[in-house]
Amino acid sequence: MTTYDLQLDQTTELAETFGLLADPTRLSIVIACMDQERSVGEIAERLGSSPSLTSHHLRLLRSARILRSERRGKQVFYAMADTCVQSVLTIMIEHLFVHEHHTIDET
Amino acid sequence: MTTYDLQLDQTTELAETFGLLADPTRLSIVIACMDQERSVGEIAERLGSSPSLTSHHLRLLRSARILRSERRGKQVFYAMADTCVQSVLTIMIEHLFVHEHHTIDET
DNA sequence: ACAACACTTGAACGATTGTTCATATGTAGG
DNA sequence: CCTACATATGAACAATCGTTCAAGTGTTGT
Repeated sequence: MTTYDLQLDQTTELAETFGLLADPTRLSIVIACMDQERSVGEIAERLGSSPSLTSHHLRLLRSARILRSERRGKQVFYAMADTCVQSVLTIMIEHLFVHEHHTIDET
Repeated sequence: MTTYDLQLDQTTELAETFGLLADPTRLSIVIACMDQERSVGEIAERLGSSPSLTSHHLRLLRSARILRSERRGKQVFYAMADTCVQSVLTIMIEHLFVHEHHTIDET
């Protein structure tokens, strides 16, 4: 109903946020941090990717304030920092599940 | 609260959707089609970009079923086809506006 | 059939991106 | 201080992406 007329820098900022969710590896990292905080090693192991790669992605997500980090001893824990991204992901994933179940029912 | 355990292809599919929203030009196109259907020329003019570039982006958005197209005479009209993307964008944009107003109030 | 308009398509190019490997930093225990 | 562990950083490379230009298809009116 409403026409949104965004400025270029606002659109670019939005696009950058989406860009950070646009890679499977990085998206998995964010999703893994949705429900609870997780250490870098824990995330890397869950995804089956190297600590180095995981750390690279975490740096991007942290500097965009999508995740926040907290060091506790030798480990660094990452958690969701952006409630907006959290709800967007929830919507998209729930939508995914609904569609999946429908296709099962329809067979 | 809930731990989402997505399969790789589901994560990839999600990431691809976000990838389509990750470019400023393409995102502007989607946003322009949020409230009403628009012709290719209308979109191109609004964005100040060439019909060619606009059409390239529209093809991607259409084949991902984010937008749908309908030819009427010489013109082709594009409109939102994905309610999920629609609500995600609404959330993000409203969030953007709230933050904008807060920073104005706080000065 | 031809011209004008609206849009699409393909090739080509520079720029950006995800990943790997090697190396560095930080922390805890002996 | 030295070693082991956990994470971070930098350089380098292939692959992907957005854009432009030129040429194509489809539609309307004459």
